[in-house]
Amino acid sequence: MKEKQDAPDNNILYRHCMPEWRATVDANRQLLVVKKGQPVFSEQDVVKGVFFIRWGKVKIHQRWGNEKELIIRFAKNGDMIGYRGLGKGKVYPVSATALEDTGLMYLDIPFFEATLQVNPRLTYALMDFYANELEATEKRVRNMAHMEVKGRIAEAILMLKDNFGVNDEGYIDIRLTRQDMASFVGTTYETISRTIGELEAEKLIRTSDKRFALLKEKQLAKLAESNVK
Amino acid sequence: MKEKQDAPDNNILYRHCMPEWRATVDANRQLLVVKKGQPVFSEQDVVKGVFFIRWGKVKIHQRWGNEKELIIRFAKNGDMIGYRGLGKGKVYPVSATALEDTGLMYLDIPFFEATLQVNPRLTYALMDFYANELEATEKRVRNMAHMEVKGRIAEAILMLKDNFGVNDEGYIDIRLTRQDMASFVGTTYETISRTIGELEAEKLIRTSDKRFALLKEKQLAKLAESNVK
DNA sequence: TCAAAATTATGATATAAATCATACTTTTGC
DNA sequence: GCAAAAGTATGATTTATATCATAATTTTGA
Repeated sequence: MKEKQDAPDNNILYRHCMPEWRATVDANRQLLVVKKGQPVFSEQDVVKGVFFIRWGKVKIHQRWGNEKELIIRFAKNGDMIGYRGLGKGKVYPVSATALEDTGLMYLDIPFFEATLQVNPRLTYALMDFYANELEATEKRVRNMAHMEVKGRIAEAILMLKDNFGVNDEGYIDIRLTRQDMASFVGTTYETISRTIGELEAEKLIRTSDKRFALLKEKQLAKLAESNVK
Repeated sequence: MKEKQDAPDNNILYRHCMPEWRATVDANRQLLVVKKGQPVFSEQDVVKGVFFIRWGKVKIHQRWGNEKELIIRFAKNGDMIGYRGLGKGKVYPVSATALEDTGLMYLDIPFFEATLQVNPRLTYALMDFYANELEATEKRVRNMAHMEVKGRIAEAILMLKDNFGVNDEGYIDIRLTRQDMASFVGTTYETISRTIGELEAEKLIRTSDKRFALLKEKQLAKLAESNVK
């Protein structure tokens, strides 16, 4: 039921899979569940396979020294994680941690790369995916360089909405601590706390239970556009 | 002669091209020269083709408002610029400007995508290229978030060295104004001026004629690693 | 279920870097 | 070759945000 809603097998691999190959994938995949707060993989782990999220949510992040962390991106059902091109790097440069209980499917690298070999359409789709991710990440660099924290927070909230959608009460469908928000925006949790407070006082957003709801999306978007250093 | 040194046709396309297709590429390509300071293409231009640099150097950059600029990356002979996945976006999200007189070859999008269709190995190589670029750009986001300006400058200089190499006198083979350096690092030209001055006073680098030379590469690398906000 | 741990809000203070300002130097284009 | 434009160095001032500190609230797990 849950799985039905989440369309657990609607990922880039199955979407570009020839029907006759699908059974082979099914025979080679492993399913697993990772509990909230537990790692899917960690920085410096040897890369042995690739994961597709079936349900749940994961953060992809990187530590710096002991305290500083940066969240690279969030991933949800349908997303692929842990693949970064040919075997070049043998260890993950990032960690993946479940934000809630998460179901995944796993394919080992040899099988996945064999699949790429026999399926140019999949390779093409992956190329397009990475090209688009690259563009989004370049935009993030630009935002980091030229936007103030408040604008970056506004942008982050809008991005979360696009990415995760909203539930019946209007709340964006992901729960995030202030610290996770800070690690995503590139600031401290104190600054997040204060600035979220401001945005609430200005009636642009509402928050509850670690969730955000947009009250004035247009104004928030305007803030994100005009908030230049 | 110049062209010989620069290996103008050593790009990802030719490297993954079947011999029998190469002549077709040659027949479809256009060669052009862009003068220093002139645009190869500009933000919002309609995307009609893709460029490969044969010799010279180009910056890929993005304006913000009127004054702020961010340099996304630098490109040199062999690099492909202007392609960002399938036709999705019909306009360039970035500009490309020649940093010195630059020779390019141009292929129109229909021909280039036809080439991708008949050549899965090229698609595969492109996918790998974007995946690696993505990883490098994610590192830049992290640096922006967690490193101070001085460390980011150190990192930028080391990156330039890897990318462009050094000449006989030990200078990195690219000339950059303080403003371009600032736009790349994500700071102001005044801060670049001051900080470069510091690095010189500390005898970590030398500069001349808009070029940098490394004096103590290890110390500079250590600075880049430890310089956390 | 309750104590410990994690998270959040909010104030006070410190600081890196932006901004403003000026003089000097180098490059460009006619 | 020279005047105008672009680029550079350096000082003074301001400001956004990090850091430090404390108390209140929520979550977790034994």
